[in-house]
Amino acid sequence: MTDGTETTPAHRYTAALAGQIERRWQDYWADHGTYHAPNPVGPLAEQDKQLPSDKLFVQDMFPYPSGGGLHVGHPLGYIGVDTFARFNRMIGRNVLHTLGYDAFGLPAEQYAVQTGTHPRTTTEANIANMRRQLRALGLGHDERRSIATTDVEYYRWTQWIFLQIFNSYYDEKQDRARPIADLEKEYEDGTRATPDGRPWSELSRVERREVIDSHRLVYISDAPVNWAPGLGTVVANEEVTPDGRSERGNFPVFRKNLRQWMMRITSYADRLVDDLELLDWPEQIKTMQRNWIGRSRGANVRFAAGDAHIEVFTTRPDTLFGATYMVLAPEHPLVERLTANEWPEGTDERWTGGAATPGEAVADYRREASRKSELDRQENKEKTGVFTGSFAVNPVNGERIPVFIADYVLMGYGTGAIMAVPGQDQRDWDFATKFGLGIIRTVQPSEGFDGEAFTGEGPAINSTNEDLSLNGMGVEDAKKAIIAWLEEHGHGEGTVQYKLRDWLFARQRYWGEPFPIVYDEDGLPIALPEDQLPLELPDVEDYSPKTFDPEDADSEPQPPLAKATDWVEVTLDLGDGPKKYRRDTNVMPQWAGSCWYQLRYIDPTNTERFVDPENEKYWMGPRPAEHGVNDPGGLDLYVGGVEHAVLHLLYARFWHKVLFDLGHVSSKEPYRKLFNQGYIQAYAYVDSRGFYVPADEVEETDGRFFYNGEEVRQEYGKMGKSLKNIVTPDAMAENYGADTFRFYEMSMGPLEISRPWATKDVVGAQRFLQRLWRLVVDEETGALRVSDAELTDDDLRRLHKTIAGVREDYAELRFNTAGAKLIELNNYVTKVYGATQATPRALAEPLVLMLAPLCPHIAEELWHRLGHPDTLVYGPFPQADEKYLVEDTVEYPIQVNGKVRSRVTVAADAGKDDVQAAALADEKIVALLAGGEPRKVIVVPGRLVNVVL
RNA sequence: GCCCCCGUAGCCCAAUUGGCAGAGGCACACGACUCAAAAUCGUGCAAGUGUGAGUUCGAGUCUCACCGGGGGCACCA
Repeated sequence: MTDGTETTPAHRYTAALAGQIERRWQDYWADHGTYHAPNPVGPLAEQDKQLPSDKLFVQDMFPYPSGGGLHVGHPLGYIGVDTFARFNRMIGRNVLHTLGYDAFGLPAEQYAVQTGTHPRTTTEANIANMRRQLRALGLGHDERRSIATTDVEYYRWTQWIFLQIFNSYYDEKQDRARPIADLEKEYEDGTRATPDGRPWSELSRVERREVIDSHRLVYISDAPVNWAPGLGTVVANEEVTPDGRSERGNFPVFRKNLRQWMMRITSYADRLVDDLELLDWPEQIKTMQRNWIGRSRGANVRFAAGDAHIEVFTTRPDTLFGATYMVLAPEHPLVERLTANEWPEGTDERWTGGAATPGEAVADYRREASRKSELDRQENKEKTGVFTGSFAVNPVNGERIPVFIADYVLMGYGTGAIMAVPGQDQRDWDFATKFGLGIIRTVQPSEGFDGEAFTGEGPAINSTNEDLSLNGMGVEDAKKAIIAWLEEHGHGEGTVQYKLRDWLFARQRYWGEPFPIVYDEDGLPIALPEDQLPLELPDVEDYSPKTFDPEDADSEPQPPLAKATDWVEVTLDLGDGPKKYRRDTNVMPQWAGSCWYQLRYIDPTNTERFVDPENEKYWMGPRPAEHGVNDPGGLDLYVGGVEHAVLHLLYARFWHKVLFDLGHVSSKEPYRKLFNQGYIQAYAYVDSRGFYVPADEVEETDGRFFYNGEEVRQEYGKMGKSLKNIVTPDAMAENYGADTFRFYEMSMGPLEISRPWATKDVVGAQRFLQRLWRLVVDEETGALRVSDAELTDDDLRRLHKTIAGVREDYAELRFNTAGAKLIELNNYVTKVYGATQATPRALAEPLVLMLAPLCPHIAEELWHRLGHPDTLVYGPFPQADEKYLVEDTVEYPIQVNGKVRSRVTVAADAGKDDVQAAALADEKIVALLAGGEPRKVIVVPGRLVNVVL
């Protein structure tokens, strides 16, 4: 460790010196507002400054300010974005980069509960600590724009947007959201019929409200939701893991009917899928969103069953002729009506479940199914079910087919009932073979197919009735033909199904945005007028929610706000005189604040609007000239982990689209380009008892690991307190300096790749910066050691090649290779000038400038010492001169049958023939040819020559 | 089970997108400095690209199969 002991030269770039330099420049930047980006209009506009039209809006995913502070994994993305932002600032762009805090939500509250203090106190202390840590990294944030979702002035606008959504409905014809007042007008003037056909004027006040409320984009529904007793709150579908537990806390989740706020995200399902095409996002995330929305096109088909009709959804209506039985989900509402009194004559024993009557069989099966958890149903894929004793009629051919109930059909998807086509569906095949049901192939399997159900493409077979034949048609044509036939005969229609469900938007917790809603004496929800926003959280005695035994499915949520009776019971004048109202006691989910924060970054101090339209247009509006005619707009680069693929990223797109529909923003999408950073992982070590030992005290010998002499086992994964392998940026700054840390972190590999942390490797970055420093500053005296010497031809070529490469690397987020090129140039300069009196200024300056995006403090310091009074944050970034990039001569490797055998050097502008002639004249090649003629000679200009014998 | 991504020196990573496998860093060895060590500086060492086939004049790069690692989906009709 270099710690400035007496043997170290006084002006060496040690950690201590780096620390002084870093603090000085951090102060300078803060004092000068160096990273303040001007807006076109409003409080953050700058009158005297020309606003560059060339802008860049970059953003990191909103961090949650945790009590534990940062470890070295957290700032990976921040440093990457900062480096990119700094490069763009240096080439003249107006760059908006800041970082706010997603400070509401369960973790903040749980932490506050643990420490026994008010969530706001804890949250604010955590934010202050995180700001300190981030400042020490030298991130170029416009701190005026840093917001926290818990700021009252911020959540005022979260509530305002909620009311915008509340006061909107989805117009299916125009395919966009519109103000609810437009809908009311349609009912009033009769353009739109009321649900029961009565004139609008005859409906009571409450009836009208109920009609209107049923159309709102956020509405109260009494439907099954995910109740987590251990958390004391309901959670959204997106927050439930595949094995039926809460993502937060890993508590069991139960389906329970409750009155809850829902957001009508399903109205946007098509646009959320289709507009993915417009986005420059990783394919992986797009796929995850597509899967989650789960759009499938198909048909609803009605089968007569006695005096009832069973409606099924199918994506394969073309296989209708192959339907040999039907299945209802056990919970399907028609099950009771369809359960026969006794088994029909000759019922197969396998179908009865051993029961004497269908009634018993059905009751037994339903009871068993209800007892199975989601996980059991998933794990046990053995098909089970019982016959209801009833038959349905296949509308295409009049065949009577038996109706079963089975738990492989889920009530939650489609209509909760299917037509079973074992010939083309493996699940149906499995069920049919177990229960001895018929199998009819309606698609000709491909040659040599020896599987069971055939789900591939092929011509239809066995599919004719009196006025329809699908035989010979491909799957797509057959689908179209059968849907037309079904629609013509009234048996069904083409339709689209989605897996996506409406977003459950309420939480029974304390630390979140209160709903700006009150209830009148009829229990109807009423929006607070805008001038009563913000509605602030009340102080309560006990802000922790009531939690229950995690397994207690029968418990009921008890929101903490309900206990604040003085706040809940309120008298307000909402236009018709003072009246008593009751406030909503739910709070919004954590995702609410992060649905729109990019918009507030743009205009953080605007008190009139959530964002000024002109500022939004400048920073986020579509720019077809740069991004193509279909550019949806949005910020220019959004960097974060992959874990928010279907939560934050879906919700934020949804809100943004609502705001777009209502004319509040000009961009269709919030995030034009998304980039998923990798993670920094770490080794952890476990001793023979299974306990973790401090990773930084483990020693490696011959590939084995020892702690206090005892052998320990190496594990690889996350950094975590309990794993005793945390490395903090604070420790890195103290031991090496923030610039060294930044450089090392960026040089570890491409930003999108996960890689293991290795503290011992950091010294490489430190040595590089020390060498560079030494080229400019005399380590003994601190004097500048640069000269005005002319650069040699070799110097110029190396320099300009580096400039060209580094520019490209920075622009493409390849910070690891940019760093390597800088080291390469630095090593060259060291070799040539390190031992001389001085380094040519014409080499030192561009080197310093090119380093600045990665290591801003040392670059500023050297730039300053080189005699420049102003910051280099605004450039200039060196420009490569083409004339130094072209070589006079080129050395061609000569391959013989693909193996390099010799080399020739020819003029760079030599023609193919000249190169070939030179290659064939080479003595080693002549020897290899031994007088014979080559079969072929391939000359790749500028690359190589290959002689084929 | 299905789909996607990744396997290059002991380790982290490059490779102009089909053209000489090596840019950079760590580790290691040797040398310089030092009474010595650390730090620093210099020099050097190292894999034929997970395995096997194929396409090609030429494959780390393209195709197929397999092995290993990571991720997503999973009775969604």
